[in-house]
This record gives sequence, C-alpha cells and structure tokens, in this order.
Amino acid sequence: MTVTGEGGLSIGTVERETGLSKDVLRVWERRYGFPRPWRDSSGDRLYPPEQVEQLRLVKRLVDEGLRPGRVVRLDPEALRRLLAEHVADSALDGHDRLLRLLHEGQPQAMANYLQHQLASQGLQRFVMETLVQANQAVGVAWAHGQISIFQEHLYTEQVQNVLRQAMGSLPQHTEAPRVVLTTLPGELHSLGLLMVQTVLTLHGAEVRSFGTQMPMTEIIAAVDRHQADVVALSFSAAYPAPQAVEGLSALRDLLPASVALWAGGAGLRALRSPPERVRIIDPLEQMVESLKAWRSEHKAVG
Amino acid sequence: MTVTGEGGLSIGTVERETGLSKDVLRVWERRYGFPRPWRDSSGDRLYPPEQVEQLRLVKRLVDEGLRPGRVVRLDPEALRRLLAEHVADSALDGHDRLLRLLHEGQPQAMANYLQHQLASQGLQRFVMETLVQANQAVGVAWAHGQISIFQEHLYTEQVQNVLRQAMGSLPQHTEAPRVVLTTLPGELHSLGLLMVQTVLTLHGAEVRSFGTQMPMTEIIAAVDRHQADVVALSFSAAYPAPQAVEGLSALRDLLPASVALWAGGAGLRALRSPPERVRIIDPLEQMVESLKAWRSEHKAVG
DNA sequence: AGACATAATTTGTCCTGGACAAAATGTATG
DNA sequence: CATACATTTTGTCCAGGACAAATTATGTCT
Repeated sequence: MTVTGEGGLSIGTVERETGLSKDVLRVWERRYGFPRPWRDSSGDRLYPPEQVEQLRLVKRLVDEGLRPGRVVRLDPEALRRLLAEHVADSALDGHDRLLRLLHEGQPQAMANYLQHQLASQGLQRFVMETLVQANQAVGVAWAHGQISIFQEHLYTEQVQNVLRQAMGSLPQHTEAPRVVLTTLPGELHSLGLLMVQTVLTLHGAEVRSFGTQMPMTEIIAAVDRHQADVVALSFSAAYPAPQAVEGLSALRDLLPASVALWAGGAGLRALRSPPERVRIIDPLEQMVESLKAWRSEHKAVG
Repeated sequence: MTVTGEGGLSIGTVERETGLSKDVLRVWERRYGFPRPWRDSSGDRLYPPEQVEQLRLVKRLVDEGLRPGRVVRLDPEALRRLLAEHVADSALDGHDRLLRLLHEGQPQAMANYLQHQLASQGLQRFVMETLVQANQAVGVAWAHGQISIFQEHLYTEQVQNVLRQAMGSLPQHTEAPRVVLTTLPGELHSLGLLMVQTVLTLHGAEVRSFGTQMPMTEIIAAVDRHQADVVALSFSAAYPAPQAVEGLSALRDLLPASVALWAGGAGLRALRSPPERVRIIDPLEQMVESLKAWRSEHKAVG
C-alpha cells in the first residue's frame, strides 16, 4: 500500500501534501522531466522532500496564472524570483501590523488586534472592508513567499474565532429568505463562508450554514428539508474555474426552479460565461443588493 | 476536461463526492461489476446519481469494517438492512433531544440546547462527556442512515460555534507546554481538534491551533517558529489507519527529538502497533494525564 | 482444544503509455 | 481593432497488469 519510507514520499502522499493529483504528477514528469522521483524496490515513485517543496512553489505560480510548461523546469531560486515579481504588490499596506503579528507567530496578539478592529468599526465594516483587504494582503504575502502555509492557517483560525464569536451575540431574526450556505466538495476554504454568513445574518436573513464540502445530492436534500429559498455557494481562488461552472450548472439542473442559486468568491472572478440562472456575486457588497432584490421580487407573494 | 453532463457524473466528480479514489472506482467495477457507469461519446465513465448514492452506502459499510467484496454487489435495500444491523446500537440514548432537533433541522434550537448543556455542566464536563457522547450518537445515527451528511454538517457547525465562543471567554494562561495542534493532510474533521484545544486551554497549556490539513513540512516549520514543546494530531474514524501510522512515523523522524508527539482520536483506536516515541491518547481524559506527565518530566529543567 | 506459524485470498495503490477535449495562445481575415 | 479560425498546451481519463499489506483460512505442535 501507500508507503512513505526512507526519506521519500509516495505519490499518494505527495498528492495530499501538494494538492497536485497523481495524474498531474506523472504527466509533468513525462512531459517536462520534473519532478524526477527515485524508485523503491518495486518500482514505485519516491519523492524526495526537496522536490515536494519545489512542487509547492510551482503550484503557487500555476495558481497565479502562469503556465506549467514555462515554470516546471525552473530551479527553486528562479521560482522564488518569479514569485516575487509576478504578483500584484497592491493592498498589503495598512496591514503591516497584522502581517507582522502573523510573522512573529503571536496568535493571541492577532486575535486581540482583530477584536479591536471589530469593536471600533462594527461588524459590517469589519467584514466587508477590513477582512476583505486583510485576506487579500495575506494571500499576496503568501504568494510572495513572505509567509508560509502554517501562518496562513493560523490567520484563518483567529479570524474564525473572532467571527463565530461575534455572530453568537447577534439578534436572532427569522426573516425571509432562508439561505442554505455551503461549498462544493473540493472547496475547503471556510473563511468566505463565514464572512457571507455574517453579512446575511446582519441583514436579517435566515442562514443555515453547513460548512465546507457538501456533496451535491446532500445540498438538494438540505434544501428540501429546510425549505430553503436560496442556495449560496462560495468559491476560493484555489478552486478550478471549470469545475465551478460544471458544479453550478449541475446543481442548477437538480434544484427546483423556485430556489435561487447564488455563487460568489474569488474563484469565479475569471469566469467567461457564467451558467444560466445563477447569480454571480462578486464584491461582497453585492450580497446585500441581491438580498434586497430577492425580497422585492417575493414581496407580493409572501 | 472533467465533465459532468447530461445527468451523469464524471469519475473525478464521483471521487470528490464519495471519497472513493478513481483507482478504487475502476477496480471495483473491474472486479465486482459495480458500479456500472455509462460511457460518454469519448469513452469516459458517466455515473448515474443513483449509483453514486449507492456507492455512499457501500462506503459507509466498508468504513464500518465490512469487506468490499461482500457488500459491493448488494442492492440498496440490502445495504440499508445491513447498515441497520451491523452497527453498535449503544449510546444514542440520552441524546434523543439532540438527534430530534438535528432531524427537524433547527440549528438555532440546537445551538440553544448545546449552550444550555454547557452552562449547566461547565466547559470541562461538556467537552469530555456530553460532546464525546453526542459525537458518537451522531456517528451511530449516521451509520444507521437515520441522519444524512448534511445534518451531520449542521451539527458540526453548531458545536463549532459553541466551542469557539466558549473558548473566547477563557483566561489567557501562557504556561508550558506550548502545543502545536493540527491534523495531517486528508484529515478534515475539525471537531476533535477543537475539543482538544478546549481541554488543553482549560488546563493552562499554550495551544497554537492551525486547523486541519497541515502538510508535514509546514508542521515542522511551525514547531520551529513557535518553539513548540509538543505536537498534537487528531485522527477521525474516517482516516485510514495505515496512513496515520505512516504519517506519524514520518513526522517523528522529521521532528527534533526534544519535541513530544501526541496523537489521538477514533482513527487510532484499531491500531495494532503504534510507532515508536509517539504517545497515543485515546480517551480524551488521557490528555490531562499526558499534560501532567509532561510537566513533571520537565519540572527540573524549566 | 488452543496458540501460533504458514499459506491463500482480498484489496488498495501504483505502474505505463496512449488518447482526447477544453483552455489558452497565436494567426489570419473582415 | 475586433472577430473567426488554427495550433499548442494541459488536465483528466482509459486499459489492464502488477504487487504488497492486510485479512482470513489452514495446518501443526504443545
């Protein structure tokens, strides 16, 4: 079975560690000559940790939009140089404090900082402006290689704590519409979800959040059981756009016509042709408009 | 690329939806004759939704310990019957209330119920007893087919809210040891993590939680950066035991000898031979003992 | 009979090398 | 300068074989 022995990682482990599928790992090796894993006694690939690290760099660049053929063969140094160049430098100003705390690894101080921002700005502005910008700043810093994955994880945890705590002390409206909120399988970024939940709850909608990674049939079942009016899905930048389109149109076909389908997040930004009868909500502000629109459309009926 | 068209799902989509790898899907088809997907115009498999649903049932049974060869060919009815029989009925008593609320789909009522339990029992007992039992009850109900995935998701969300909120109002000790808390890639169950975090924080340890799915090299980096004394990993029942062993020993090799490695969770229960120099913490209560043991071992030095 | 070593079976993962369609890029034409 | 068409790039999928770890069955010895 899967073995990760003697200083090398099996292809399955590398798939989990890097997020690159086995097929991609093999086809890159075949086409570009990298990665170039060792083989164990029975011919199975064994990836040395350095190559796994390098694969992570390549993945960053590919996620940034560069083409694999151009970057796979490069050495780590060149990769890092590219990474530093090829990323928008904007918008990490004003978050020096946050990034410094992140870099120093002070979760408690970060939580305090976030709490302070929240208190001084109010929940709405905190989510719509501060967090949106902070997320971007963290993303950019990560693309620059200034912070690593574990620091991003730490950031996510702190924000999650702050948001969930803030939502706990929100008045419990139960106005229409009732929104089922989740992500499709493969999408495990939960921050966007929480931010949407906060905004919707602030505006009196009845949100039922199911966390990340709901199989489509389960979404259908949940909509039915909860008598939902709207399904809202979140897609992070890491989610492949074609997969998102595919998922959305499949879901649209399965959902009752009376149920609205909203989709948002950075993963849909570079979308050429959004599926029919799916509302794309790109800046978070549009969420409020969509809510208003839905309500005025359903006023006569309700 | 991946296509999920005309009422059938591509093999990649089914992999994401069911958690069964492409290899497993193909080899089951070859060996047992099920699933039996259609083919699209270019020969690619197209799985009808019913078969995907049936695959989910099979997966439940396999996760329960039954052998694939015995259950893959069975029809849905037989599968459900098996599911009802072959699962320990214990321990869903005392949580009728919770399960009923879950079944009725009343997240707010669930949150209230949990909050009430928490208030009347205190955080420690709430986590160690109520939540442990409730988790089990939910798991069993799920295995029985009494609740579906989306309801389990809903439960997780509510518990998460309650716990994160409760932890926010905890005194902020900074005693040793400093514990890095996370899961390996592939393990995305976050409840166990939160419960451990709560217990450790309650006992004055300095927890740095990184959420789920940290690549191993990132764990190493985090330990180094945070000057951690202990790495604690959580494994849910869904995590393949061999993979856990593999991950633990690989990590043990990469970690400095001075850093302790603790592992717990249902995923390690059926473990034949735990790796060397890894502390297995099975009932959550042992966490407290481990903490005490660590402290007395390091008293002289500190 | 029961413990234990050994053989047979089951099962998940990995292999190669080919194929194809969607996306991205380049090129010609209005 | 935009739009239609050709070309390249790239991710995913296929077949069918192989193997080792895990599990179960079988035989042997005490």
